[in-house]
Amino acid sequence: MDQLSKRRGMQLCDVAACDAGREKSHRCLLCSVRSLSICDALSQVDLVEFERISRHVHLDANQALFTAGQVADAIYSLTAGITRLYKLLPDGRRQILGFALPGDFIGATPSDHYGFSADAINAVSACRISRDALYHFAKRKPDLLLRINEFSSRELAQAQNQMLLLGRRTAEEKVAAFLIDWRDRLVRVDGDSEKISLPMSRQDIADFRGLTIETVSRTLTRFEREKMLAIVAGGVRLLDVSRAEMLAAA
Amino acid sequence: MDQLSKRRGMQLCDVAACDAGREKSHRCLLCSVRSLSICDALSQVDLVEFERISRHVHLDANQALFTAGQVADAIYSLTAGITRLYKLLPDGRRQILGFALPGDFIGATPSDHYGFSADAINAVSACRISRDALYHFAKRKPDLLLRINEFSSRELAQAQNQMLLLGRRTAEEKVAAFLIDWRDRLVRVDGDSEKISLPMSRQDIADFRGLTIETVSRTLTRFEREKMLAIVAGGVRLLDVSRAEMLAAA
DNA sequence: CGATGACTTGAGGGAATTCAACCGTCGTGG
DNA sequence: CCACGACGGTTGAATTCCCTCAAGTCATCG
Repeated sequence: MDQLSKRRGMQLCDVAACDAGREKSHRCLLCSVRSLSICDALSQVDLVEFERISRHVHLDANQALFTAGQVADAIYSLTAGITRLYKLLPDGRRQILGFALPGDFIGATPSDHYGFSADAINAVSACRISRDALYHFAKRKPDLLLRINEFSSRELAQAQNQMLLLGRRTAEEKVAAFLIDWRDRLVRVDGDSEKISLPMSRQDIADFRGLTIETVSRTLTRFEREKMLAIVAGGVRLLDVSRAEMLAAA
Repeated sequence: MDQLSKRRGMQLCDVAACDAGREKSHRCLLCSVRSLSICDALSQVDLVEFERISRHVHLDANQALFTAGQVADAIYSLTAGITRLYKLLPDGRRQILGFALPGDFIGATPSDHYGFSADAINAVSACRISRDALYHFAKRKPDLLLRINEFSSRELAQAQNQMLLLGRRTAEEKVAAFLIDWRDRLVRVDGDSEKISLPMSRQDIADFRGLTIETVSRTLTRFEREKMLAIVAGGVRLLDVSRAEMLAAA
């Protein structure tokens, strides 16, 4: 089980990646994250069509999926890896909006330009589909539209929690809530595990929580001194889960 | 013109409110905010149906439309007035997520409970429709679903800007950005005007921007001392628009 | 006219930032 | 093989921006 989750940690749920070469395959039919993605709303027939109009893309760590301000020509459904979504101010200040996991659907925008940037934290795979193609594909498929709605409202609810956190919570609460939220999300792809793996940098965590890297570091070491957690290679191990959850819920 | 906008300020674009009494009327057909609302995606026939399954409701200032945690049985399309959307922490800290205007569509949630509270800042009118009814009504209407998607992604984009602001901007920028954003939104219902009317309290502004009431007050008076604006009854008058826009964009 | 509520102003304090130094790991090239 | 720099992370000291606490103003209203 430990071995399994470790392998998954490297190559998050990506059957599809195996047939990146043979494009004529049943990429979508075999997709291991379909049940998590918008494609769960598609019939077998529609899946074949979807496979035709989408393309499987792969990115190495730190490559950009798209950048804020670019013409938003495509939308992505992630199949593997972790993606960082963020906005920048002209002077370089950065706010990370969230981390996207396999199954997530990103790139929808009300305008015709992306409102934020997205880049790979580790090796990432995704299905890329042009906005026009998706529009024509979806416009007579209420089930798919409902599924997309469901994803939007989930994302919006997450954004609302993030606003509450950024506007009204202390550094301690921000870091604790990050760990708990991240653990809960990882369960979906990583399986439940004692250790919370943190593939993103401290700077990423800081920019996600509206803090500085120093504050994140200090807060984590304080948590460690207080025996709430242990800092281990590539992540943390929660020792006092209920205390962490208390702080996160506060 | 001043008189007109003043009247509008009290009773924002609400033809429908006039026939609150006679429910058998053409409330939806005559609705003055239809072009701004999700109902713009409906045909004449569908509008009649929509009128049948929705109910026109009215709230006085400070009455609640719904409260976080309640069972989310209905969804609202606003027709008049201004609504405050917010979340609370157990200890009373409040974060205002946004202010909803006529045309806005609120109450969608991924779970079956509301994730935030909504209450009226001034006299508010809205069309209330049960989630079930809306679901059955919409599930075979791709045009409506696309319209709802459009609204969701617009709201999400707004939320993302708000995250950037809450996480990474200074008090001065937060207040300036609030004034500029609010002015831009008011144009839709209030028409363009020199004065930016601020129907919400200072506390509301503070809780929206992640600040304290004192900081908002101090920042506004500093802006006034610096001749960027004049504080007038019920709002502010921008004197140096470009400076305000600079700060807001920063 | 006293009371209440919304807002402003001032003084002082504190949480998080800024600035700076330091540590350990890793990859590279002399 | 190890010196080297680069990089990510941690730690300390000083600063600052915003918050807290407190008092004061002004308009509204019973």
